Amino acid sequence: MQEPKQIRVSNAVRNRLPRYFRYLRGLLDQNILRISSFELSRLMNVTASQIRQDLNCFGGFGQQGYGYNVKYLYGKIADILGVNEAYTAIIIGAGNLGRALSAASTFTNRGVILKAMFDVDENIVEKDINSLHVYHMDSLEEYMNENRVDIAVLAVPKEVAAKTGERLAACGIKGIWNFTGIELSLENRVTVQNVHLGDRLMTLCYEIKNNNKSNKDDMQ
Amino acid sequence: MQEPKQIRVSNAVRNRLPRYFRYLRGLLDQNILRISSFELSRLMNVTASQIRQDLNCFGGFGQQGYGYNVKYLYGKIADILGVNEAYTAIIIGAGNLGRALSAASTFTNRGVILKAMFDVDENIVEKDINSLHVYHMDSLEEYMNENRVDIAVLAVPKEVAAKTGERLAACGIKGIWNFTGIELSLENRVTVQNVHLGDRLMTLCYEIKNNNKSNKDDMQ
DNA sequence: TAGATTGTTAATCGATTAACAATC
DNA sequence: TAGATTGTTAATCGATTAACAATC
Repeated sequence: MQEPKQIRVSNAVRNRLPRYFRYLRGLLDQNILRISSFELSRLMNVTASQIRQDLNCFGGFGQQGYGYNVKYLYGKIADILGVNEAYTAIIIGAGNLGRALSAASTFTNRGVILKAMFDVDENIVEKDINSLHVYHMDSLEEYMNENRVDIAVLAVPKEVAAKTGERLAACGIKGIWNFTGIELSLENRVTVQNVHLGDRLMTLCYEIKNNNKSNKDDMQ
Repeated sequence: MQEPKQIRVSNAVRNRLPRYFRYLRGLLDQNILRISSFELSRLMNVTASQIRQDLNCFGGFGQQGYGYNVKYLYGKIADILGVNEAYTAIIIGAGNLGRALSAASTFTNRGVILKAMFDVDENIVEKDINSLHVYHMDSLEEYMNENRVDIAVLAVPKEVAAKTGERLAACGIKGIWNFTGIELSLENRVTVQNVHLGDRLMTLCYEIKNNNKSNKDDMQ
């Protein structure tokens, strides 16, 4: 079990890490404590070679003749993905999408601490949704000043996407998880992860049209 | 302007098509009727070479010395993506996520006709949400028998994901847009597009941790 | 015709897979 | 030790970029 070396990690590898994380947790849940790259490859429907190459971007986490210790590997990948950084998040926009994200175990299961929601609707401002307080958007800057907030989930209408992104950047947010469908231009200031749900629907339609009976993951 | 030839279209190309669609519609909205691969490449932040290669998978849609007619190209890409197929969809699970997807212009803007929602909650069954009727899950098979339904959006709790996927497959659904986070095994029967929202959050955390001030699209 | 820009081939780059020596 | 399986290098495959002849 050698230690870090971390050479250039490709986008492809980065995007596969969360999937490893998911599968390893699944194994832990089943009390499987040891797995070979071959067994994992069968499970995940990829090649064993790819698994070994991917993991070795970050260090030698396995042991020759044995395979991988699931708990150890899970811990390593969790670390790499920042699960232990205790990142904090707020949700901007308490509409259906914002609520869906707040309710799900989306954050908790990944070590991200959800702190608050923001909206402009007077009917919900200052109330609680899923035991999460809803603040008025006017108090965003004040809140950000007084609390450490790493991530903002942008679930607001298209029309205010750019403006809101700008405000968040000005407050020094580190990352924006952007569901607005608008491409923000905050480069070099903020890390942005765009989720274009509509694009995935179109890919699905394309596959149906071409009769591809496939099972495609987003990101792939 | 030559016509179809359609050689092997890579996954990468497929996944970029909806982005072209979005940008071309943007140009149309601005009444820009003509664009060169070079101009479009600047706009979309890709290479002109890639644009020409991508489009030429489906035919020669441009004209030497002129560039591309935006309206014509938009129409071609819409066709390729099945926008004119009048695909119909239902949403399974009328929780926050289901409602978010039903409310948004997600479907209408892409030529998909949203027909109904399904749920098990007696409080909303037989009511309307966003002028969409909510049926009880028990009547799924009956509804599918009497109506053409191409796509099902799976927005149900994890626990019933596999079972519901199975029922949909049995009814002959063509495509499933799967938000449950569970990987369905319906291969060779149904086209499945999995959306793992949590995975994208983790990628965002990874980027933050490594201080990559990047602007990443899902799918890329 | 001269200028512009495509369609397409060839060159490069990167990612995946195969193979195997190292080693537990 | 013999067997198993990793870590890692080399070979293959595919996707992106560059270049340019074709042509509007």
